[in-house]
Amino acid sequence: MARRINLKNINVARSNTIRDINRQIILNYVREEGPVSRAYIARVTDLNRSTVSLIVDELLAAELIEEVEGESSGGRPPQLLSLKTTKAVALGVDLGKKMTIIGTSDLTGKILEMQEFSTSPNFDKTMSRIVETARDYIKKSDGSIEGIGISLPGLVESWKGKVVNIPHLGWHYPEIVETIEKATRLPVIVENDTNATALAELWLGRPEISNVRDFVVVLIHSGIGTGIVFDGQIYRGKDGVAGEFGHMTIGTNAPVACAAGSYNCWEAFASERAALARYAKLTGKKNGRNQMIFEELIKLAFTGDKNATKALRETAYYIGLGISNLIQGLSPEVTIVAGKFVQVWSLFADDIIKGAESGVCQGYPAVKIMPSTLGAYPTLMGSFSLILANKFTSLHIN
Amino acid sequence: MARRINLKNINVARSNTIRDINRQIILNYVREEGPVSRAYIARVTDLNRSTVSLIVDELLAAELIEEVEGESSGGRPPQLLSLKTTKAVALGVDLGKKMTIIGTSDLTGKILEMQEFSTSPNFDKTMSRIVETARDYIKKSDGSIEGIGISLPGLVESWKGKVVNIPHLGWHYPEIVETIEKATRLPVIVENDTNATALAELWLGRPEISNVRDFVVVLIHSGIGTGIVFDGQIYRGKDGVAGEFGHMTIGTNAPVACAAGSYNCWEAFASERAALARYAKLTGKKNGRNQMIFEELIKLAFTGDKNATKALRETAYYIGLGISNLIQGLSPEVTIVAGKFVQVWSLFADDIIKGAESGVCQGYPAVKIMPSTLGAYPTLMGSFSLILANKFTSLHIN
DNA sequence: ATCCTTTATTTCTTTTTTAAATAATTTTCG
DNA sequence: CGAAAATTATTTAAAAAAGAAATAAAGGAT
Repeated sequence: MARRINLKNINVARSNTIRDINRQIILNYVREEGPVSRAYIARVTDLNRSTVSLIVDELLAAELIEEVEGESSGGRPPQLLSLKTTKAVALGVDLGKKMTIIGTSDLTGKILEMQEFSTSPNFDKTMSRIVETARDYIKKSDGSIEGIGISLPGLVESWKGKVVNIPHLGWHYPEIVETIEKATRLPVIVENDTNATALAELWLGRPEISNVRDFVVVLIHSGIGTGIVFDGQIYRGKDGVAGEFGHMTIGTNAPVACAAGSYNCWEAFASERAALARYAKLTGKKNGRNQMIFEELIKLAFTGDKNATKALRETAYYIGLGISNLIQGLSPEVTIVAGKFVQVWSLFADDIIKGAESGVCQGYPAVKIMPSTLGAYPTLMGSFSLILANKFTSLHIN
Repeated sequence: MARRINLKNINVARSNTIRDINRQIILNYVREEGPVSRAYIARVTDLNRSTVSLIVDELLAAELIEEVEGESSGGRPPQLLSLKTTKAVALGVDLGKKMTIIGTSDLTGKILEMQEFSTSPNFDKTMSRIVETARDYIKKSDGSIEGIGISLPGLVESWKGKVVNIPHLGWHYPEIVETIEKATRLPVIVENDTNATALAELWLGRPEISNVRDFVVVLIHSGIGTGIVFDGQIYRGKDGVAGEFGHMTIGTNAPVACAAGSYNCWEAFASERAALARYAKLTGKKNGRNQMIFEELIKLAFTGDKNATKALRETAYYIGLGISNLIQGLSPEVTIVAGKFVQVWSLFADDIIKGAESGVCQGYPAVKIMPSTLGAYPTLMGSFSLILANKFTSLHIN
């Protein structure tokens, strides 16, 4: 219902506002339902056919969409319209704790090219590597890349373009945006990795998710991050701190300590580190546990290794238990699990559901949990969506 | 940032859309900053003075605003504009577990008239009493009342105009909206009491709250309800079930059972019933505890009664502890406490803060808790705001 | 071969903002 | 004390965009 408008942020409608709104709506119809004809758009929007034609001409001139031949259904054959997919428009950087991935995508979020390298804790080294790779792609793209999206595991004031800190790398107020903007002369948008993943699910996920307005993304990695989407928009809260549900208390005597040192937090029970710690305990390898990485645990589980299966099964249960708390408080239409854990979804989905249902008190809301629909690089997709979402929501052309 | 638009709900911009948007903006400037002159509005909105004059004429003709004489500041004296406050526009019903309050308000949410009677569990009896009183007010108002807002303690699908149930009265799918709409021939909007209170804080609260976009309302009564406002809008979640944080687990061995029978829920620790149970235990009156009502406990606390003070102090601590969970997960700009407990705010505010700070793990987000700014009838104000908010957000006139 | 359907464009009208000129009324300053 | 400057509001004519209707294009149905 009624949304209270913010008089400080809002702009009055000018004579071009009508056109801006309708252009945005038509572009989004092409994006979501394309390929479609002008006549179809006029029918569903109830805009005049002449208006649709004029706006389509603008979008064609701006090279956002392109024409394809269509089949006649008993009349003049339509010229179908779809998003222009031939050129790279977004450059994405997935700055991870261990690996950094850089790639380009077209307007639809399809990955065109990508490469990765290990992240160095040395800020200058990592920056120059990113800048170098970005420049290569920008040169190759021949001016079609319009911006750079960066997702990273840390606290971000994205509306200011400021990174506050990246605990794992020990970077406090690193000038990432400034450095890359200066070196590439392109606009840069940063976002927390979990929020970026949520944004990617919203804009680039399969229809059953991107048509949902309210959902929660739970990103399982060495910690746990939560991204909340309310009414088709990322929820950040004051100072961008919202979504620290990873630190909520769900029990005692967790297998590892969370980042803040507590043995009661959700992430101490249900992160990759928790699973690895459980496996180490089961096999008695107390000292060598740092040497194993999560990918190896996954492989072992697929070979039927009993200890690996048990460690992951227990972790899955706690993932679900934490999700039950989110479901009770926020009643999301769906909860999405992302991260490497998705690779073992077929083995442990039931355990996650079981954990979630055991935690829901009154029987409602219903539990609906799905794995991420984004494939192998959700966080990179997130960095693309930072740029792409802008194209589809900013009202004016250029 | 980017909000993904919902193609199913959105309407394209017509030639009258510009006018609709600008009319809404101007009306909201008058509401929030009035009395103001046409020239001032033109300056701050950057609309042309002639445009502002035309729109103001429309608003005057619709009797939404009125002119007042202004002081000259070195030129032609301005004709100041403010909301028309002479006539009743909204009829509000606060259907409570024990008492029902009906009243009328002007455009600013000021209570003009009101009366109350005890709520009967007999549906027909309560309905006919409400209808009778409403008809009186409607007749007296001479056609100026434009709608009826109803707030009630139960599960509501407000976007459908359906009440699902009111557990305390044992009403399942009561046809409240249908009955009252048919009897009065006015549009009726229902909402859950907590959400209505949140809406009232947003639209009718003091500026320090109504200018905040993200906040949480905690309504303490015989249970605990939570209302979430996100980006100036009530958040409902799937099926309107969001905000059942009252049932989150925060400990064991609560003094009473919650509505679902659990002794672990927040509302079992921090509701009015919890405070009364603590007092009963302290005074040893195990059997007679039902005879005391919360107002009496408040009175005793103000006379300095030790047991009453102790019972309320402990309850206050647990109110704060539960709020700490909300703060960590949602990072609201402010958390507002409403309900009768606000009457003892001066005595126990520190205990609430103490409870909240003890629960916040990492030191952020900062704890900011305030009592409701709505005075004695927050829920009734909520029912007014259901109608008023519509006037200020619906784009078209009549 | 003709008519009908579907798609797209062109032309002209209506709505609404905007710019510029005009009018009204009061303070300021010489 | 009176003219100039300042502030507020209205009137008139213009530019931008949607909408309605006519026109054009191209294929299928009979």
